[in-house]
Amino acid sequence: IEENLLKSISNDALLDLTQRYGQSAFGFGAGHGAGSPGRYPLTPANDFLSGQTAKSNESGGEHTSDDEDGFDSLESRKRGSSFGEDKPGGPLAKKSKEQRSLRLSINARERRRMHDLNDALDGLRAVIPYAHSPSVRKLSKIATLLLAKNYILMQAQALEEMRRLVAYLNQGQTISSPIPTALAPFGQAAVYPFSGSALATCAEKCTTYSGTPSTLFKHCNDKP
DNA sequence: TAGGCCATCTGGTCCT
DNA sequence: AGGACCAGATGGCCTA
Repeated sequence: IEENLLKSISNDALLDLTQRYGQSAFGFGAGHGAGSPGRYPLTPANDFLSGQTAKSNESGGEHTSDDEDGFDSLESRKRGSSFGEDKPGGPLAKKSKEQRSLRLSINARERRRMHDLNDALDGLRAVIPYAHSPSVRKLSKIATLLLAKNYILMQAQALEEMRRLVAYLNQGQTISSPIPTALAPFGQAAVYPFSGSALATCAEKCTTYSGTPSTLFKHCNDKP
């Protein structure tokens, strides 16, 4: 797990989640661009999953019944619940045929709505970084939402730091002032390797930070 | 077996 | 009026 993200998770929640999802469950791996380890410190969202059960299970089978009528409800048939649409003595038994029909239509709509909601959650799971693997349990709904929130906060923070960095580089090489206070806590040497050298060119800095040409650094007009 | 998570049903409320 | 949304209730499945 990325150390930074680990630190952003409360100890209890982390213990719980790592037990359930494995050590790689929250690795912000390649492709997610959250920055290199150590560069981006803890997200402000230190409350990630704290105070929440954040348990995962999602072990239930897929309920795929989209049937218009409620009688084909897989769930209903499986459990034969007391609701028992259209069961003798059930809530619908003493209603008129029209009322029953209406109720079943409403039930079907509600089912569709919930399925849409679950599809959206699946879409969310697909884009947030955790170990996607058949051997790893799917994130629970609450864990999905909380992780997504934390991920967004981390991305926002990374973007903000990148903006500060670009602004800093834009100020030129003559700067002798201390590094921006917002970045100071992260360690001057690690974040600003050129801070002690006015000789470093902008291009040098850009190469160091970007590796490859990037639109983030296209401001640089220095010639090597 | 208890607890967590889930799908579904249901009635109420709000919106168009 | 009909549909969307919501929250409570209920019971099934799974895991520790």
